[in-house]
Amino acid sequence: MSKQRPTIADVAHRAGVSKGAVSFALNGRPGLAQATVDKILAAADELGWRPSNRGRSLSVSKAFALGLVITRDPAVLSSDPFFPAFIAGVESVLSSRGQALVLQVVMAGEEEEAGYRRLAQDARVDGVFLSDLRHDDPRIPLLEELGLPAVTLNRPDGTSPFPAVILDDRPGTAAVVEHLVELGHTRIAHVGGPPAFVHATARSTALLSTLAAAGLEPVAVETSDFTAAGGIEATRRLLTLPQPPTAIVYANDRMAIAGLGAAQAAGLTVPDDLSIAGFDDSELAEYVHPGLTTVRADPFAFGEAAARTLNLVVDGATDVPDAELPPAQLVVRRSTGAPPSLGSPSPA
Amino acid sequence: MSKQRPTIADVAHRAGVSKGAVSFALNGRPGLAQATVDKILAAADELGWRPSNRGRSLSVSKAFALGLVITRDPAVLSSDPFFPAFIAGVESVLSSRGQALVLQVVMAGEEEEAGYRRLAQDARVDGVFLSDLRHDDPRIPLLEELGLPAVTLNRPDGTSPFPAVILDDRPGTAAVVEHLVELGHTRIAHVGGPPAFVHATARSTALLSTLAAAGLEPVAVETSDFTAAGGIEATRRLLTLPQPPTAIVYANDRMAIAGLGAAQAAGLTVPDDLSIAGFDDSELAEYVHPGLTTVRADPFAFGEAAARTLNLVVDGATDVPDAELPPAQLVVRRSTGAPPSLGSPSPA
DNA sequence: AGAGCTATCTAAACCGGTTTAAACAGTGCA
DNA sequence: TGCACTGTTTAAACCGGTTTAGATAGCTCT
Repeated sequence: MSKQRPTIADVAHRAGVSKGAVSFALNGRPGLAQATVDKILAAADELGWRPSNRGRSLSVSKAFALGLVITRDPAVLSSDPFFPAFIAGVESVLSSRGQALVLQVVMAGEEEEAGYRRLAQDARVDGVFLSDLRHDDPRIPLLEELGLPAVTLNRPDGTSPFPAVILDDRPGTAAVVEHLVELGHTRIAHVGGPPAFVHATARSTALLSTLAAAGLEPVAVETSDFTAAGGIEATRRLLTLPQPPTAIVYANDRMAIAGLGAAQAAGLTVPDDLSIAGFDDSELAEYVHPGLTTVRADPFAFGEAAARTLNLVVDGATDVPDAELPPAQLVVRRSTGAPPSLGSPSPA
Repeated sequence: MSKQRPTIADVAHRAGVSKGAVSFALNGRPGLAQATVDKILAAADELGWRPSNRGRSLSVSKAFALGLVITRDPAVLSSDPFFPAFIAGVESVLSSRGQALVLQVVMAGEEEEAGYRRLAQDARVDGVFLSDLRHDDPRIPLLEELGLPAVTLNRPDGTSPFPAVILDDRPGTAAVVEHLVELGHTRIAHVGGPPAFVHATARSTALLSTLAAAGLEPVAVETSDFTAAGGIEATRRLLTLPQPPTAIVYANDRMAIAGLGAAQAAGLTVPDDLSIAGFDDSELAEYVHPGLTTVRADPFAFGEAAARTLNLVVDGATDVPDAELPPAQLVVRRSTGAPPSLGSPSPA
């Protein structure tokens, strides 16, 4: 019989007070005698009562949940090493506040918009994380229209009513280029991500401007799609150039590791014949052979900061400031070294 | 003013009927004249009304959401290629039913139990997916006690009140071993996952019994933790054996790719000196050099089947049958080949 | 003693649905 | 004409909280 969850009425009855009093006690509202509060909390404790999320949700019109929509395009993002750690960081903030994370995986295109609409219409979440920003991202006006609070992961290029949580990729990218230049490379190529993404072009332009600052021009800039398959393709194109690069900087580790495989399959030795650098410091980066020089960010901290910032917005704070995280750092491993022309006579 | 969401009362008023009638019409309950139903649905349509999840949740005591708890131990599971695809499969079923997926990432140990308790106490979900089963998994009695419906991903070893969704790893594992034996290998080693996991031991025992059926014994069986770092460690131990193996079968791709790196770092050529096989067919498997021979499952279909099965339980069906998926398949790539003793004289 | 406070607490409305019991209208039948 | 019956619809209770307006009690002050 008493297998049912106790409700606020049970607690009220047991403590000999009204439902309202219990609610006041629970939420620390003033206007109750301390003795009464103690009595109520004791009763709640004895009954093991925890307020029902559903009741609360209905009466205060909040979901006590945040949403993350991951756009799973066959070509993009399918197994990004970023998300698990990011989500763990988000979770570490949510769990202490009794919030939940609602995850939605959708295809790109129309389905994506539908995904956000559903989240908003069903009032499933109080706010969303906007990841993988695109230029003139259509989701920003969409969320504005839907009235759904959000934070953007990094800064969008257009105007945005939402605070941004920023982890600057550019210093790390610049550091990679400087590292290669110091090693003596002058023929550097780049494999970037889809230019529709803000972070893809941010990395690419950081690379180009760092090269320019060193008085260099890239041998070639390939546009790829962040996947291993794309990395292979781009690498093959670069290696068959009349004047192939002595170093390739990839916009993420997956493309870099695939590129490493492609280079080795083509008979090259890394880093003697070709230096390779990635971005992300994914788990495998350290363990492939040779270890991949890359750029390390802290997606867990990113998740924490994003959750905290989004909660400020959700809680109704106005003018929430952007949150800035320490920028990503260069991690030098064995996949980068001096260019072949310095170590041994060039075969031309 | 009219910026607010319409409620069922608005629809009722517009259609000139009672709230109850609208509810009946919406849910296709009998007892309403067809003309009335049409009138109600038209009114709902004009107002763009969608029933509030919160109201429904409260009155029918359902969350319209399913939960997935991922145990994120530093050592295990951190960036498993399985989950993104699995979640996408789950989502494809949930979205059509208007359900949401609540994701929880917790550390192993006590926090894990707390995670499930929270999900149950907060009544955030109607059921959960139980992944990465362990032997005598404590979560099964826990969920039973909590009264939270579940499905297990693969079959637990103890008794379980929950249906299982099964994707048999063993045929694929056996196929790997047979493939190596056919190539002529007799000195085969294994790097398994933590024996606490049901799927880890399932793969290991399948390997051992297939070897035995071929009249062979493993050179060595290393127990590792599914991480790249662990794969490196185990590989180093195997390679420094007095009689090192000519082939290593890993329980997942991450360990295998790391092992590949370790072997190459040790100066070995794969597959000439050492054959390597993984499990999962993760994205990079195809693109590392040499391409990794591995076993491919279909986590998307797994997710679909799991979601469908869990929904049967949640909807109150009794005696839900287990769902069985096509077993994982061997994918042969370049990382496996004839053992060195056959191709060239052994250096002993 | 009565008015005016303040501190404490309660009753009741409300959030937006579902569901049950009862009301109502119309029909067939004795 | 009255009764039973079917088909249709509604009013009201209910889910479990929060919140507002108002009741009550105790106290001070004149």
